Amino acid sequence: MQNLFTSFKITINDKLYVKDPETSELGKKIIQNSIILIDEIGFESFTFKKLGVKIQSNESSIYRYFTNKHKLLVYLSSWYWSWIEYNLVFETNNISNPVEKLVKGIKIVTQKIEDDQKTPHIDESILNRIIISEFTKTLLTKEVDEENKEGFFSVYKRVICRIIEMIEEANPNYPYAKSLASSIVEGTLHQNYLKDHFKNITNLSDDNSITEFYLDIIKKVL
Amino acid sequence: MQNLFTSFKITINDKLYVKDPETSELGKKIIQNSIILIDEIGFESFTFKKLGVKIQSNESSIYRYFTNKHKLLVYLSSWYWSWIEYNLVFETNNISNPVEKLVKGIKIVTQKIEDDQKTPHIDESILNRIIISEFTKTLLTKEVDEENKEGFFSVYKRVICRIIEMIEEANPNYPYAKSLASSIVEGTLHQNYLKDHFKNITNLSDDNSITEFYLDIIKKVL
DNA sequence: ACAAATTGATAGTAATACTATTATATTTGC
DNA sequence: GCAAATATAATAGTATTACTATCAATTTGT
Repeated sequence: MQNLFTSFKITINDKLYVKDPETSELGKKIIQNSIILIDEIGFESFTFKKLGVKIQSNESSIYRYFTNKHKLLVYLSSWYWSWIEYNLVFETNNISNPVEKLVKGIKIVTQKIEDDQKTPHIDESILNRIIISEFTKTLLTKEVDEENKEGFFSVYKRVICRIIEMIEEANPNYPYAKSLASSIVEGTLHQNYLKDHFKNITNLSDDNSITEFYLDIIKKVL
Repeated sequence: MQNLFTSFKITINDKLYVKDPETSELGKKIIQNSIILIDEIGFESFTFKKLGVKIQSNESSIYRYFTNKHKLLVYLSSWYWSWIEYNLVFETNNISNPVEKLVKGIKIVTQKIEDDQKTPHIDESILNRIIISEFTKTLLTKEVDEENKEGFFSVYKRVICRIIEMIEEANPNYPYAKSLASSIVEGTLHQNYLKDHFKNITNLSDDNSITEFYLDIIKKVL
């Protein structure tokens, strides 16, 4: 599973789009501004018509890239998890000690996200905000099973599988490696949401404490 | 905070409805069948018009009980968490040993839900399914902060606060009681969803293993 | 029995989530 | 440099959703 990088290229399931947005200026504008607009008004209020106004383009042109806003969001999510996966692999690759490697891995998936200058049209810190508020909704639909079969969530699952491998290498006897890994990835999103909207049911406030919470669990549980 | 029971009465924030559905036959039919219909077709496809057809009543009559489907879902969620809270308090009330009490509490919020015969018009096992698939969506909106101020989520928060108290009594020195409690409650919903749709990123399959997963964490972390 | 409250039926509105068609740019291939 | 291909824009149209308003019919409380 160690065959990423050399060239940093994010690849996304081509069933998610009609025309690849990376191949044109309008496509990139759609991606860049959909992130901003979803962050501003929320996914429920977001429409292709409003996006068209924002990018001074036409609703019908956006439909040539994405069949609906759900697939756009799954596209953006895949992009996000692909970027996380890249960081995860890149930063843990040279670590031989399993525990050390796991600690680094947990840090990558739980730490605060800053904009990556290498990706000019995507602001990862805004994208992270919409992932926190909107990603779970892409899974919680009546169409999950079909979409899962089509590979819509494979990047997300791959990120979790890499954490699972790290847990298993750190402690092969722990019986809940899968659930622990998926709990950490999903739980990070949830705790981030709580710290902004439900402060009295989380202890986490500053940027590092989510990482510390999970490192403490890992240390004691494994 | 120990002022529940004697009479098992579920109370729900009156800002969630226009007319209290518990006060009429039509109201109870709305509650009973909305649970069934949301479970069948999912919250996104659910409309008051379709519910009207199902209960052989009129769309406009349903609007006299709830202003929109979001509030109906928040109402159903409050009902669910209120029922969980009742069980939590009832089952842990006579336990004096803090660790034992916490273990019982964790069992209540993580165990499989069966229909409670005491509530004739509500099937808790179906309600639990829609909570697993739909509850998180009630929180993840642009209106959270206002709705939170109005008390829409107070029962949910109260359940978590009771778990927090139990954790604190079991180990007053653990620094993440709040995050641990909210992680367990939300994580239970998430792991339940994974076991039905993403089997390879969870270890949990049978009915008790979610409880075991969390009891193992509690035992080692505290 | 009769007024009040509840429910049902119908109609109507604005917005959403598209599809289809045609026109107008823009790019590219030779 | 120009025709052909492709991409984008503009417009119109449809079915559905999420309501609101009105009025008639039915149920209920005293």
